[in-house]
Amino acid sequence: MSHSSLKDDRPNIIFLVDCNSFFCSCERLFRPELANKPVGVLSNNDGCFVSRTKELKALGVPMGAPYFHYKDVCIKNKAFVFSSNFALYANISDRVMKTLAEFSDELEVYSVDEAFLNLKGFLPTLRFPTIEDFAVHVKAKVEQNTGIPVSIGIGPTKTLAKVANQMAKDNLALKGIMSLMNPKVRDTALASFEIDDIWGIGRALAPRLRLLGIKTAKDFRDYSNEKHLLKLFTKVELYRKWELQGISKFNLNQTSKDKKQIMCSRSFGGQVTTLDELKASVVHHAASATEKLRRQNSLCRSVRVFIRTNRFKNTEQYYGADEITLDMATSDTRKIVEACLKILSSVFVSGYEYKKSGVCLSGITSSEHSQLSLFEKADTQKSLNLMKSIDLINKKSGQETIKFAVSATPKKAWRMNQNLKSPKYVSGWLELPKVK
DNA sequence: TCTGGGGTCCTAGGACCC
DNA sequence: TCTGGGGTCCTAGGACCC
Repeated sequence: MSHSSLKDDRPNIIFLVDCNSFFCSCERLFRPELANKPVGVLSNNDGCFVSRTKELKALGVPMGAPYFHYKDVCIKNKAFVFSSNFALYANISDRVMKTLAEFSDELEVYSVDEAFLNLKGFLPTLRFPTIEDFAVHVKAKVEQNTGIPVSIGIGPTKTLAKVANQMAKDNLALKGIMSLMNPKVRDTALASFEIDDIWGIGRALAPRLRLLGIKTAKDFRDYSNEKHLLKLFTKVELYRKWELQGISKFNLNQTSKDKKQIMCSRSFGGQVTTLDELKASVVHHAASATEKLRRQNSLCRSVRVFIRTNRFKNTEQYYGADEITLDMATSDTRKIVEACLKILSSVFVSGYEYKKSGVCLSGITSSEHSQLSLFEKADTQKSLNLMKSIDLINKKSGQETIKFAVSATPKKAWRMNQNLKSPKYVSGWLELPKVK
């Protein structure tokens, strides 16, 4: 539509489509025998559970729980536990989103496993007499195209769609679809919806709302003293309340914006005590962060590095971090690496057992209008071409085909553990599934 | 033995300016 | 007793999300 468009006054009909136990569902795609079995996917380093099927939840494994606490339970109950395979999940996610895009021009990919769609203007037909019928169709289509089961919440605002989605997941009788478009249905639903479960109300805000006597979503929606709310909270919480009333305050973000901050960090797989090993890990992170920076055609001016000991260990802790502001915004890995190594040397203290390192780029601007400095030259065409070539080779031939010498240490204690990884079904030529 | 890795937005308060 | 009054910009920290 051209920008001379008339204002579209049709009321929003927001779908929140959420993939059920997404990472686990991805693993199940290639292992059909895992259907109806407890499945879990672990965070990097096989640390904690980040995705659980309902069968695994039923065994009492909480979200975010450390794997080693529940290893015995998993073994005893023959649960299938996987290291995370993010390349696979990203690929499947793309397919889900592409399918969803068929149903509306207004789509926001909210996260790897969630999307908002605006179905404003939906008209009942013989085939789809109600919006719920249409949702059934969307759900079936996604499952047919991708094999991923989804739940759909429907509401006049994003916040209400979120509430509906939660209900759809919690109540099996709803078969994965819940609409809060009807005000009467909404009243009943919100009255039994805990304040803590509202999107945007977290651990800290919920108790403070409870102090005001606000226990349910309905209490919040109907709380009349907005001035008081504003005094105690921010405008975001006020908007949240309006959204529960059915007034849209959060629009769908359809264009993915450039990141304002790019962070790469990892916990180490083994024991790391030496500066050399830390250097290797930090250079590695610097290279990946800068590659992401180039991918969005940006430059950065601020570089931050941190290293830390294991915060769960009952030993003396150390956290070292510092930031350098460059004279000149850059996307040249060599300059970023140089800055990182400078910071690392200044914050490194020997005698500690380190558990994690990270690099964070900020002060990010588009490479089109970079500020010139009197003191340092901008990235030359030559350096830009070099970086482009490296990115291309690494893309074609696999990550880290070309890397910086310092990150190629013989000892690799800093590399993470992934002992339970599924094959690269869709992202690596060598591990494509075999048809029997 | 073993506890993830990203992001965003908002506000308060300090520095600094005229 | 009582010490101008705005502004802007930046940062740290806190809150949230997946």
